[in-house]
Amino acid sequence: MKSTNVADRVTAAALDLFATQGYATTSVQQIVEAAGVTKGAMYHYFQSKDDLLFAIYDRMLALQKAHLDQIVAAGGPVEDVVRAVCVDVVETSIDFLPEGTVFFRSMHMLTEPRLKEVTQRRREYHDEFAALLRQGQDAGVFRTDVPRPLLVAHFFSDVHYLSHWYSPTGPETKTEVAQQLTELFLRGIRTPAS
Amino acid sequence: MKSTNVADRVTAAALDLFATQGYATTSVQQIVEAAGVTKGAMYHYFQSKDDLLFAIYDRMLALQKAHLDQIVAAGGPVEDVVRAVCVDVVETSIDFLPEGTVFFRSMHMLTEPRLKEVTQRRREYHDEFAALLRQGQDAGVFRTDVPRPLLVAHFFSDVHYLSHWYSPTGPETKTEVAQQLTELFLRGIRTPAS
DNA sequence: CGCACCAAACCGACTGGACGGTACGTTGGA
DNA sequence: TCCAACGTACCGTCCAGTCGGTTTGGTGCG
Repeated sequence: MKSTNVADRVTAAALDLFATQGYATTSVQQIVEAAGVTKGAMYHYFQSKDDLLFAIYDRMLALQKAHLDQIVAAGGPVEDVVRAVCVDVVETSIDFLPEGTVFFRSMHMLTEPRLKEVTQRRREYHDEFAALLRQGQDAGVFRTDVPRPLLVAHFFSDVHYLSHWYSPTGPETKTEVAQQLTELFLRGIRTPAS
Repeated sequence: MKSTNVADRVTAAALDLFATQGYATTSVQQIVEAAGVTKGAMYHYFQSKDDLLFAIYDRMLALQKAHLDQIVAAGGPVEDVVRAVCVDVVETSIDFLPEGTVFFRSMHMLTEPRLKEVTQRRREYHDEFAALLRQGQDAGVFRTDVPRPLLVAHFFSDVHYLSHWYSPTGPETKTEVAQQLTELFLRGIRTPAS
């Protein structure tokens, strides 16, 4: 249907502009012009500018959660699962680099109830990852002399930072970066070799 | 002198508000009210709202550069130097957590010439760090099978991410976090034990 | 098939308020 | 008397959101 097309084009334009200019410095007028629609059409599908921002977060969070759940459900040796999760998160983050830029840069622009929701869903995601690390610790493959939240932060920092340095046109491919970052992380958190 | 006091109070208030609310959503009126001065007084010391933001960056960059140069100048075995640099960067970043928040969140709000300057000075800083890693690689203590820019990004990601999770009132002390993150990083980048 | 009807989709000029910056006046110390 | 250090009232601009109106596409009816 064509009606959805309008909403999609607006969302895409908003993502692009938010990523390059920032949320606050992007006017609704700019978005609708870039999307080739009118303000009236946009406000027919979205209640506010904030809606556009939240849509980006919602999509990103849902996607990450789905990926994580799927990999965890597949099972296997804990280190393999963690490795698969890390590689996937990095690759997905590279696939959605603009979303990542907006995600971390403009989170504080969300209105209160939505900010709470995003924070909550992100915490759940981190907790699920932390549970994996815990399994690894229980199995004796991951070190226990460093607080687990710090290990979690140590990994997600890499994911977070991707949008600050990675370029698809750069020398490294998505897969290479994912595997290299994952390996750096795993090497850091494994129990010292006996 | 009292005149400097006004500028200082404005800077402090701006930093606080920028860190908690973001640059774009903080009005000059809010800043001067929080600082207990008037708009006229503020515009006597600063040319624009942008000046306030840049002052934060300038201070931060100068401080980091000074620390780095000092540690490098002290010399020593390359791994010890890198370790000292990493620990110091993390500790300093924790000391200046609000600055860090503003730094990464609002960099894109700087006007063009200043954004260029900040980017430039940051690049110099990264290059100096990369040179240290290179020394370590030449000395055979750091791995060479991963692109150096990725190693640099891997470290600075942790620094960057601090303002997203670290709380001074949390369980971990500044020094602990600095040493633990540094060790995770070093363990990742060292040449595999023979 | 054609016509009447309606709801959803869409248009775009307009509003009301906020905000960065300025113009100009005032003060107080040297 | 002069100048730096302020204070205050105001201006021009911009922008999110609105609202009355128009178009369009589908549906039931004669």
